[in-house]
Amino acid sequence: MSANIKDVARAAGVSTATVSRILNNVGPANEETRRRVRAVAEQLRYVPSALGRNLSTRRTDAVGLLLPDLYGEFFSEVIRGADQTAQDHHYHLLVSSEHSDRSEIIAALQMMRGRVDGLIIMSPHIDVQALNVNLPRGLPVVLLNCNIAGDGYDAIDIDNVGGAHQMVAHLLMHGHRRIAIIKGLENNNDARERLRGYREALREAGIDLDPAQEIAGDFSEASGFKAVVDALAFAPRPTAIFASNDSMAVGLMRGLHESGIAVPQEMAVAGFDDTTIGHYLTPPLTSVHVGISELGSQAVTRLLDQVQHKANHRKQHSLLATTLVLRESCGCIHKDPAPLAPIGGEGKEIVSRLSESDNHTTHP
Amino acid sequence: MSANIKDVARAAGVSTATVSRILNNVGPANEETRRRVRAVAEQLRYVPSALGRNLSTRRTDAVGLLLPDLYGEFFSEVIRGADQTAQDHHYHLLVSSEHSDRSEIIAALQMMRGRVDGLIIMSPHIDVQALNVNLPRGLPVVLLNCNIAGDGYDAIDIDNVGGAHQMVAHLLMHGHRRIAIIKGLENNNDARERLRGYREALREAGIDLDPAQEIAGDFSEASGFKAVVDALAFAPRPTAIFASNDSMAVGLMRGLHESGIAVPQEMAVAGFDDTTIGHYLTPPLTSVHVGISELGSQAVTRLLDQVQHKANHRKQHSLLATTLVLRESCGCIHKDPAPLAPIGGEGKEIVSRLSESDNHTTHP
DNA sequence: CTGAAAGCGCTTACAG
DNA sequence: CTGAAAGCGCTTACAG
Repeated sequence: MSANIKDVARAAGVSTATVSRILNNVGPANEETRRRVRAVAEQLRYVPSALGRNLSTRRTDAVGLLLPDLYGEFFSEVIRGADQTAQDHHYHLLVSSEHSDRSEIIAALQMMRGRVDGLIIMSPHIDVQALNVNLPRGLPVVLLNCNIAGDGYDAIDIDNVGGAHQMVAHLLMHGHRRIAIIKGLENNNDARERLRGYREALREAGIDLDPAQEIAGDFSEASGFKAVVDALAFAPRPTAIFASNDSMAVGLMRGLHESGIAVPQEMAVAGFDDTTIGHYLTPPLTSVHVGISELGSQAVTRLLDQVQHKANHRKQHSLLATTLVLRESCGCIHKDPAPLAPIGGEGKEIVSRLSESDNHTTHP
Repeated sequence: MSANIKDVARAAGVSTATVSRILNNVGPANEETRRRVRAVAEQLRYVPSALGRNLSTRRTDAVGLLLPDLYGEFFSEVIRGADQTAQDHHYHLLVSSEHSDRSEIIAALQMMRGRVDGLIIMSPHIDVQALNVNLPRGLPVVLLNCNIAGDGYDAIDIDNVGGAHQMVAHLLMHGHRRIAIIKGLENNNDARERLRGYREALREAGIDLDPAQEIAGDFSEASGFKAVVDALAFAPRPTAIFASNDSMAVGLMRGLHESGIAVPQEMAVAGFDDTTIGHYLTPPLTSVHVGISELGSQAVTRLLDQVQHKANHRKQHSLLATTLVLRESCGCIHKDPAPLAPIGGEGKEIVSRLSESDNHTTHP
């Protein structure tokens, strides 16, 4: 097999301590010895093994990323942002996914022991109790979109309430008064928060909430399609529909199309998530953009701060700001500019897709 | 910090060897001792650290995945397939990406030393030479879409030639005789192979190749858009255009739309990759489907075969079969069925999107 | 400037 | 059935 540090030491006529010091550029060393050791290492193609080093230093230079799933662009963007930032700090990324139930998550948590210096956890199925019990003591952790209260952990969440609020406020500002929402499932936290943002915005505008305008959905394209029936059932009809995710907006638009209702002329439509397909729909979909890679990136940054400044790291909950991406489906602009080009503004809620925000608000 | 094996041994009044044997269910053990050790371990919340175990066993139970990039669904699907299969075999996945040049790849290769039991490499920038020199001797490796000849390594590639051939043959069968292609860049291997498949199919049908029908492109949406000019320049016009990836097909369809040319009535369009957007275009895009998660999954399977049967593992190059997904843009069917539902067949090239193929052809 | 030695947390022949 | 001991490949005080 490959050479180890002893082989190098022997061949260079020095101790392994010296080899280690020289190759790690730590401590003093005679210039001649340095040269010799380097030459020998090169010649034997010696590369230090993480096995020994990790055990010896009790560090792995790796961070773990626990995801509930690996389907779709949401998770791939999280991974991308996390990997990017991890690499910038010379850390590796251990990815783990598909933990559908509690016991699988617990198993995953334990597998991480000795493999990573810190852990980013994204899971709707975990509770503080389970974390406290199963997490190796002292392992730095950042919770992503976990909807966990309490301040024992660092946490970053998507500003669902703010995003939905922003979108509905935008529709209100453009004259809409009857705005329906297609909800997600009751037990889905994102869904509940988006509904809350919708209600808040209406209330602030002095508009009475109408239960008939809150249409059931489950974040699936099919449920968006079916929502059309409900949306058109009541008179007077809503003039705008806010689908609380893009998938439902896709189904909704298909349904409206089949019902012969023109978007945005007869019905304004907006989504949430700003997934790639929104851009390719006809008409292109107005949506709430979430900087998902930013979520992964911030998580790693926060995690490494814990790892590196363990003592005086200050734990906090923060929210990832969302931005509005206006396209044709809401009828508030006239033309969708070229892909990814800025959209002209006429108010502070009008933003470009390019301006990836890295702000986050600290929760009290 | 957390308890280690010594703490458990001490508390249970046995040696660490006994603790190890009992917790790993290896070797004999007195039932009473077993119970006691288990109880103590549970009580101390002892979870063995991979640090010690890895060094001791010289295994990491992890496989590395080296990717050139992390943007888009292609890579996320590779990761998903790989992670799924790795997990099925109780292995972990170490992901590494963004290695744009040779030296970064080499650094990445070395970082893997001692961290993984095997490596899946997907990189257009690597050559056999660099691999031979920088890979730890004896480390199992699988090359993915690397376009590397020679049989020193296990390799899996996408059947670009076959996929393009299939698609063009389909268009021919439906009466098209003037079929244009939008090519990718000359230095892109996928692009070259798809062009080859296109030419083969035409030649087999006895149709003379016409350089004017081979339009320049670079796999970008913009280049597909610009290709419209060339496609319409010559008389008689082609009746079908095969964009050698989906992005270009998207630009192409936008361009045709702006030129007032109806798809598929006046021009049949087909793509390659079967990315998600194809489904949402108007009309939906006919394309060549590549089972990308399957690529990741097969790579892990092959890799673990090497890891586990080092001695008599047989290295081979194989191709991942592609399938045709027919939608409205090629004009050969009349209606796009519900998402992901099977499409009725009228020949062996007509396939459903559900029938994810796991066949692969062994290269001689 | 350099080396001998201990240690990181485990596993595994080898004795008994 | 169980334990003492060596060892995996490194790093790091501690002497000198």
